[in-house]
Amino acid sequence: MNHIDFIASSAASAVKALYGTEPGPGLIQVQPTRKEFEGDVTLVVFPLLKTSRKAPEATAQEIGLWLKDNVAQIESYNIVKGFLNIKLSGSYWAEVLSALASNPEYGQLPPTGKTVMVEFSSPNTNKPLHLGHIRNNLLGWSISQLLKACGHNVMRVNLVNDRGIHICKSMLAWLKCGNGITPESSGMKGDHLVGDFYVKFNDLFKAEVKELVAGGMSEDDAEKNAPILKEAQAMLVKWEQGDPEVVELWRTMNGWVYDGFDRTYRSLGISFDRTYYESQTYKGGKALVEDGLSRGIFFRAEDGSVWCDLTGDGLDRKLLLRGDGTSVYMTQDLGTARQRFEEYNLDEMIYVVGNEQNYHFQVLKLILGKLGFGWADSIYHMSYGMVELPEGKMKSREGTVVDADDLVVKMYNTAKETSLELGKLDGMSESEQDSLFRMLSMGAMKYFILKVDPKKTMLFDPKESIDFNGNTGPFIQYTHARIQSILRKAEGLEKVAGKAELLPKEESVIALLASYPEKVREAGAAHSPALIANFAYDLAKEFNQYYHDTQIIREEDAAVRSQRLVLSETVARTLRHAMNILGIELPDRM
RNA sequence: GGUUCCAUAGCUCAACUGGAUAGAGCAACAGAUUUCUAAUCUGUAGGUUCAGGGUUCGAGUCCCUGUGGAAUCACCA
Repeated sequence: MNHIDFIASSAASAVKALYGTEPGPGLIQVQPTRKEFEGDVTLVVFPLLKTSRKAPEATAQEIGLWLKDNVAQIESYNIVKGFLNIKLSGSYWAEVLSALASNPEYGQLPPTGKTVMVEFSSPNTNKPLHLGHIRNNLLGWSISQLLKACGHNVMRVNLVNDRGIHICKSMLAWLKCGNGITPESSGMKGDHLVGDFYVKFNDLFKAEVKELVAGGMSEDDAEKNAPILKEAQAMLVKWEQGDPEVVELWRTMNGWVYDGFDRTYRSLGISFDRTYYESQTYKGGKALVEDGLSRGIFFRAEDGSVWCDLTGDGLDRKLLLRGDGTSVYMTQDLGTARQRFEEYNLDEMIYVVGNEQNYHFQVLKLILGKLGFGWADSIYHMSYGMVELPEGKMKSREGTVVDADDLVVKMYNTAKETSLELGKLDGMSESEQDSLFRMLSMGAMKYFILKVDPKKTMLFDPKESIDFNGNTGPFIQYTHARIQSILRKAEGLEKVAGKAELLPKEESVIALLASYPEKVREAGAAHSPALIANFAYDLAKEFNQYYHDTQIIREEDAAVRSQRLVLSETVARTLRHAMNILGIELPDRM
């Protein structure tokens, strides 16, 4: 039990003893005391006035007095308006510190037995990954780390969109002007190579449209009838028929892309437990729709297409099967959702997908609910906002798309430059330096993106993202490196808490540490890694202030020094745990 | 037009789910280094929380109305 819960339950006892009634849920409101006031924990008494039938100050006074008399760990209290500020004793905090320090898994919540699947990344195989995918990947990775910390079994999955007209476009352009080029022959990363042919297709397409328009065709008609587009569509039909040549080319080029993606994933430090491919799942879901049709949940239009009427829910009608009987995106998702819930007996299914698909997931849940699946409510769309640049949205036409691999390299170079400038890496080998620069650059980038509330549109300013001072990943990494440096020098010294008095600043650091498991639970419930990022920053900042004007190793009193070492070590361990949730590693030196 | 989301310091973001005098970082200015790592710390300045109403002991947070912005409403995925 942390200090907040401890005071809450003590306050509940006080109310019962003083007023004879058990306080109802929500009436005991306890929060950390704000810095301006004296105390550790604050009880808000306003909700209790109906029970006490007294003025706020008088109620606070009575409860404060009772607590001081009956709870040994409470040292003093003061009252400001309707707020009862309670100060816990130094020995209480010392005990808390000892307990935290002795738990190597601190921050890991007990197993819940629940299984959660997180789907994220889900790229198309016609373009390399860009900044938007990075936000997706980082969110997906960190939400799954977070849920693991909450005690759930977590399964990370990727659903690769490996089929469709866009893939055929790249293939066609490669056939027309690739001259047999491969990643090996060109030295290019496969996803970039294929992406270039996708761009090439669009160039050829535009040229044809222009020519047709010049010949007197309307722009709309020209865009629909450009020969190269017709060719791509014909290729898609061949692919669906299993034409050996087309399928072979498709396999080869997708293989190039997967190699490229793997490298990007590795540089971001993410991986999956299972990868699904749309080419294998896109036909699923039809049976589900047929079933709904026979039960009168869906209806068939005159042309044979199947729909779900959602006008009663304030939405539109949604197509589920085309007139020719083929399925659409929604059909597939209905099918895969059911397959996954049944195969893995999921308690929750999280889709990390951009907010441009809010409507899709709203409809998905509604339809599954109409089909009678109780687990429809266990679907959570982790919807995140776009990443914009200082000059506005990323536009591929204007060439402002920030490529994931380029960004990773740029961040690495900046980390390297900054580190070498500071010149603290004497005696570090090349490979150690390399891994440090990776840690720092990815730490900066990941923290920059993850500290923002997922659902908000965020601005990515390249200049600001490479700033390593202030509220940044490297700030937290630096705090850790300094602690590790102390601990190295303290090797052989005793580390025990509870044998010495604590400074006020030490108590507030311990209070922060003590609130960590609750923060993990809260962040998990809110599906928000940003809460963990903010916690880590607060803890690092609090420790830095403490570190600045307190001696640790140089402290002469052995009991005090020993306790400070325990505190430092526990802060370092908690920072590692929190940052690991974000997918950020902390160096021992920097 | 329907649905959903967003709006807080010059800029980027917080605010414990309704609590005290709305906090950090960046940028600006003034300081701290014979030091356990200055990628740090201290201070100054910066606000009608988009506007107006409502709910109550109490609203950045909840409910209306409006303004501004974003996404979406395909026989694309």
